[in-house]
Amino acid sequence: VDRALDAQESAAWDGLLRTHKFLMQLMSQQLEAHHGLALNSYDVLRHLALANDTRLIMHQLAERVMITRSGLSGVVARLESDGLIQRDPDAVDGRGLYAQLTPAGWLLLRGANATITACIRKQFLAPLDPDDLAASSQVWRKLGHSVDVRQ
Amino acid sequence: VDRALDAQESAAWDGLLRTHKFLMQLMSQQLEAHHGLALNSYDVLRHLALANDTRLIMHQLAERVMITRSGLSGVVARLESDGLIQRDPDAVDGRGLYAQLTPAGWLLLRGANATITACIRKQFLAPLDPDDLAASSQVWRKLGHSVDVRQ
DNA sequence: AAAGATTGATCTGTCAATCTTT
DNA sequence: AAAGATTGACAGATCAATCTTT
Repeated sequence: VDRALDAQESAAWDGLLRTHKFLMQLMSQQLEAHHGLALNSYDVLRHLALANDTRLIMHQLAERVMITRSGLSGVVARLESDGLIQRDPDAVDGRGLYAQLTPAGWLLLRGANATITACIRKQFLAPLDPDDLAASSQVWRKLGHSVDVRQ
Repeated sequence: VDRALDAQESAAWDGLLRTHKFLMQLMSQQLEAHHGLALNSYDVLRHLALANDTRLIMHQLAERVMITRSGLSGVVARLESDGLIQRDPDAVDGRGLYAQLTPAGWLLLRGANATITACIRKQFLAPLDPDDLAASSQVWRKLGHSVDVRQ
């Protein structure tokens, strides 16, 4: 079926696009201004901190951040030269490289988390009531793009 | 308040991020493969087609597509050299430039719309029931980032 | 050969500075 | 001076090709 979207459908879809773009731009600006950190770099630090071991093989990290492996190589190289991340070869499989936060990385992430959390609360969560949140979660669950957390 | 997000809050937020990224990547690939068109270029064509006059001053167009004016200059220049858009000076205010679709632009947009609509229906609308759609729309409305349609 | 990771080429966007018209 | 638009330098991402280890 390829007939045009009706008003309801269009609203549901367009809202996703606009809300996402607005919030990403705002967060980007705030992260850059307060911490000198790009949004995707923040996401890399965040996923490392959330990982079981607080470390991840590069391609696992790429999958969670949802950028390509080669893209991640560049991001991590910059973060490493900034002293926020270190890379160590996998002792078991010599092809793999573990990325993990340095102490400086943990420190910066703490501050960045505060900035981002405040932003999410103010711009996204505050206007919504618990029913809205539950409905949203249900929608995302039905769409089924949640990350696979197995390691 | 800057305490960490709870599970419900986190699910509502993270789902937005993941769903958006997944769908954007899919649409990007399909548009590129079937029509040789980048996603943001498609969005430019689409907003021109939707505009009252089927034409817009550059900065109005930039606002709707949600990219910077300078970014838009590049996109439109490429689209113009591809023969999909033409730019004409505003007869009233010589500073302004109207962008509008060429016949080739209309034709390409028709095909691209079919691709994108099919993608939205299959990946986004199909798994959701009318209540989900209504709830989503309500969420976006409360967040209030909808475009200002006044011309 | 296959898998992990990186590099180089290219594309697309932002930012700061500039040009033109009002 | 202010507003509209563009340009040039640069940041960040993808893709194809390459290098290393298994």
